[in-house]
Amino acid sequence: MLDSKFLRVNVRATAEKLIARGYTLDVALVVDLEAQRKSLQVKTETLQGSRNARSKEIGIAAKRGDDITSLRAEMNKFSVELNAVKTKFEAVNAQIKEIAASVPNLAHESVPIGSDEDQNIEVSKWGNPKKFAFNVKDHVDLGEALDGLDFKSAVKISGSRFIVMKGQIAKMHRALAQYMLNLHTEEHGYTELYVPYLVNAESLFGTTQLPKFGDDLFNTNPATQEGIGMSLIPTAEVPLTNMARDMMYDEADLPIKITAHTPCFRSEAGSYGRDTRGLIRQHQFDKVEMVQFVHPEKSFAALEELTGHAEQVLKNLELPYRKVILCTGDMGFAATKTYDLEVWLPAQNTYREISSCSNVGDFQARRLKARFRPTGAKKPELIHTLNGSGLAVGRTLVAVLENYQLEDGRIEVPAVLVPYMGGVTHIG
RNA sequence: GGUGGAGUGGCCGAGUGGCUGAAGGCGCUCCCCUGCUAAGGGAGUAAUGGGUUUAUAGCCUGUUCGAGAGUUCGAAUCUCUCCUCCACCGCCA
Repeated sequence: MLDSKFLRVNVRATAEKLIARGYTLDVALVVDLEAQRKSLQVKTETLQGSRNARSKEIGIAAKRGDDITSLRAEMNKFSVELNAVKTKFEAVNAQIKEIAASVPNLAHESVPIGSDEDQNIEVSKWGNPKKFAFNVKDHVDLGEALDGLDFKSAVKISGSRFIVMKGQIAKMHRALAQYMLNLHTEEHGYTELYVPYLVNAESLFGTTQLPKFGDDLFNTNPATQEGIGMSLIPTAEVPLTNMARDMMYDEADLPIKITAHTPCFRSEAGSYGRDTRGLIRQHQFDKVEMVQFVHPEKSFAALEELTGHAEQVLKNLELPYRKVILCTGDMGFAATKTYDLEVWLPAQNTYREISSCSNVGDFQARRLKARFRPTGAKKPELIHTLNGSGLAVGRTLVAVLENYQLEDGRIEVPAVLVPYMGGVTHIG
């Protein structure tokens, strides 16, 4: 959520910037609502003020023992007038809030302008895609041949976009998550958290999945008039970032760096036909997520650091990747700046997203009321939040299978994973 | 699931219809004193919205005592619903 005052004062300028984000702000509507809001608010508050003052007088009169029946009758009529104005004011205000909650964050000046992923800019490349002396197989063929990926059983048990893993492949999947978590906690300074996989609507609003992206979620209960039931997390960003909700940190507490390994659940509504083969796009997948709460002046430096932490996983696994800065049109709703890491997939002969690292600025913090008190200072300030995948575990498994495949169909185990695989160096 | 108790400012904790945005304490900030330190004395210290404004300065004003609804001229205080926590009972990985 953008600062409402900022939005109001800079409607036109903001609307222009939002075009780059693919969002059309109805300036005329906002200006009109704003004018209504102002006059209704002043009127309401003036009436409330005089009600308060006169109620006080009644109290004094009553204490004196005066007869207050006529005063009360008069105030009764007054309340009717006040409530009428107040109701109008609240209606206008609700409309404004609804618009404000649907406006995406503004992009940082360093973010390239563009409409879609074709205008993302490659920042760097690491590693060289291996040359294979044989025809490479994709992870589906490899996994099925090794009896490690069982799509048929998953369809039977749940449906499409689910997976059953078996044996050494299931173990490697587990090993990858363990390795990532250990790397971030032991080398990168993150504290490991175990968090709920079901979250309430407040949390989803705080991290901006609600109100706009409810369709992407799996809900435990159908919508009711009282609100919606709990939802399965689409990413650990939700529980992790909501740790900061309603918090008042000391400046010395920052930065706070937390990480968690969780499954993620996404309905993938609207992605019919895309990535239907294999593990790339699943309703349920594991991810190790990194989240940082930082001083507002340090968030862009923190983004570089956090992205580096995700990159380190790929480097240690010796998986070639490239780093891309997302253009304004391809960024997520809440981000000010996002780097995607894309891993090389030989079977697809291309790079595919495996991590997304964003500086959210104060956009979530404003909704979360996540603040800190600058040392020696008076006013609390909003913290900045960042999040990034480090990494998507399922896609990492895909990358390992495809990049480490041998001509005979076996899979070499990346060196750093061997200890996590009980010393096993090859699968198959 | 049952019964009982409780949710107040950065923290602890008073407060059962008006003079309470909220005593007291802790913490924090500034000043004084003590030749460092420890201890002591004084003052200040909630958040947030709006109006005015070059201003997150000042001034005016609204709101907020778990959340929401209600009663009332007036609610931290009364009523209802919900949430959370604590205790005991029941059940259970």
